[in-house]
Amino acid sequence: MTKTSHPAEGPTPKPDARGPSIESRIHDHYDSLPDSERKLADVILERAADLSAFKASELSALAGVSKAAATRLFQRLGFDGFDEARLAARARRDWGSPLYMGASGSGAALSGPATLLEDEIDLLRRSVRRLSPAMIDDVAAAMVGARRIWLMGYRNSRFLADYLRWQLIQFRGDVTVLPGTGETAGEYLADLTERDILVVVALRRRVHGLLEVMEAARAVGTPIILVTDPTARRLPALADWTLTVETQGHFAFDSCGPALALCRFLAVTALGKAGRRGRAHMERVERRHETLDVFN
Amino acid sequence: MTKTSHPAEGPTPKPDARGPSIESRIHDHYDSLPDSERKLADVILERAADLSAFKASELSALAGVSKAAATRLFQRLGFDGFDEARLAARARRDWGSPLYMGASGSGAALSGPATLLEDEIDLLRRSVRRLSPAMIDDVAAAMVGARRIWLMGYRNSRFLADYLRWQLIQFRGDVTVLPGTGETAGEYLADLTERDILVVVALRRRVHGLLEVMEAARAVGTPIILVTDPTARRLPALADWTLTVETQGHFAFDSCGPALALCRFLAVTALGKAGRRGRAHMERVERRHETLDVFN
DNA sequence: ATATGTTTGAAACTGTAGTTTCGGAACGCG
DNA sequence: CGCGTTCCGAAACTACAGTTTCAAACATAT
Repeated sequence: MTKTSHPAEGPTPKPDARGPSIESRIHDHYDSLPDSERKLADVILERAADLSAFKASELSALAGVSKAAATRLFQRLGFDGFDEARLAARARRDWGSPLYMGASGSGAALSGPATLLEDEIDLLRRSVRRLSPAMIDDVAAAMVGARRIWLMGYRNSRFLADYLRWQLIQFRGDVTVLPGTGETAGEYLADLTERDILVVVALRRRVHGLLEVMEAARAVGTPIILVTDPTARRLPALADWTLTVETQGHFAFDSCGPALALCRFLAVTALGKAGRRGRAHMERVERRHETLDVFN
Repeated sequence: MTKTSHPAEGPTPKPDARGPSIESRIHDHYDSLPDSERKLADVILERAADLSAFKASELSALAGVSKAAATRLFQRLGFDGFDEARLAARARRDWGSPLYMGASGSGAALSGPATLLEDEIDLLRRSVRRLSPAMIDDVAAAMVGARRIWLMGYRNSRFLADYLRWQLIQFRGDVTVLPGTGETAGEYLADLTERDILVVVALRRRVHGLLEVMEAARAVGTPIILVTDPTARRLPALADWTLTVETQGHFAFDSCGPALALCRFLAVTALGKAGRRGRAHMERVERRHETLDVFN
């Protein structure tokens, strides 16, 4: 056999590993970058997150600058040349395989997805299977049509209620999360009417008291939307619509990802239904923000 | 002088997209592959799942065969040449990164949740590509070791700070989100020390004032962890660690999903590092919950 | 044995990716 | 206005990636 001595086994073919990531290097130099190199940096940050899949000439073409600019940029960032940067990018991109599961006790690790990424994706997929577009449509319509929207959620679910409110107030008013800090839900109950709508977010580890509020709302005829997970038992009976998402993955903490995605989808759909009026509201907010110069 | 302003518009920059994936092509031909090409195929399947990050010569070196074999393989698989295969691999991986989201509202909402699902998954994938496991490890360790954890975030980012706090207090104390309602961050700055750690969540639509707080923290030597999106410009220079996630999908509202997943991942990793002490804390909390009978 | 057909890597070949050089353009400043 | 400085891209240059050629090595048949 010929096989002289093969190249396959370099002693340590993975040369580098450490050193700041490309992104942080860019950020470090960003202010002092000349125009053409900054254009390149923007392209890398925004469009070509995975440097290793590109050639330098592609990047410069995308940025509309010369190849020379690319060479200069990578040298300025502390690389020997483009190829070294490419290698570094590749070495760095692997939160893939070896992640052990959460520490909570033991098991879990047996059958589940190997990475947190897969776990999240899996939960999303399974959640979508539980949802029907038609129901989402109805719910969004109800939210657009309501005189006032009340949101409720404890613990974990509180963030989701806040998030949903944040999205909704982009294009309509009268959206309230209850209870505010230091208040109890009871204080609001008197305000509910049948032209309002109540959105209850109740993910795992539900708290006592939800039932009572929902019963009270039902008594005055306020439609109820319930966002919960498959472990809910008695709550759905009280709701007019129930949207169920998965939360339990194979890692230590539950995931709110699917619930968050659902909220986003509700908001997007509702925005569509809000039509001209909603967009007008949105533009008004936008304009005010600009004049106040709130952002950087 | 030729065109100074010509940039990104190639006539058809997106070459192809479809056609069987590289893997399935390999499997189709696998049995009929000659030795050297099979070695290459194995390398691709096992070690270089992401073809677009490699050069043909690297592959042949890894497989211990000649470059000629590589050329032959890719032609046999139905590609015009290696470069076409590389492009195909890349196109397949980020179908749809740079696309603009539908005009604020209507358009995109039509298609069912399946597309929003794809959007979320795509954002997750792209975000993961920006993160390095090593840095997450470091950050988690820093959070476990800190005397006290301060969290900060405005607007959208506020929910994330709250969520992260919620996860962290499962296994350790002294985790504070600032500013509380009605307070300004300034009131807390005096308490920062170099044994603390500051986590700043600053997704799109950042608010003025972050810079000042970060500068103040930096002045007293408090390490800073920054969670942000690719559009951040000046902030990363002030942070000790910067974790970047994608937020802009094809729909009207930004997605916090990837940021949330990152928070969960940080929490899971930190929990692992907290070891026995962290678990003890967790059990203590658990026991108290049981005795109080808070849940249903 | 000779004939026919594969498979293979070395080496020649070619194109193009990445670097370097260089002159010009743009800005700053006395 | 001159004189530096910095930034830029065209073009020359170099190196190497990917292709092609070719003859040796091996297989199988006749």
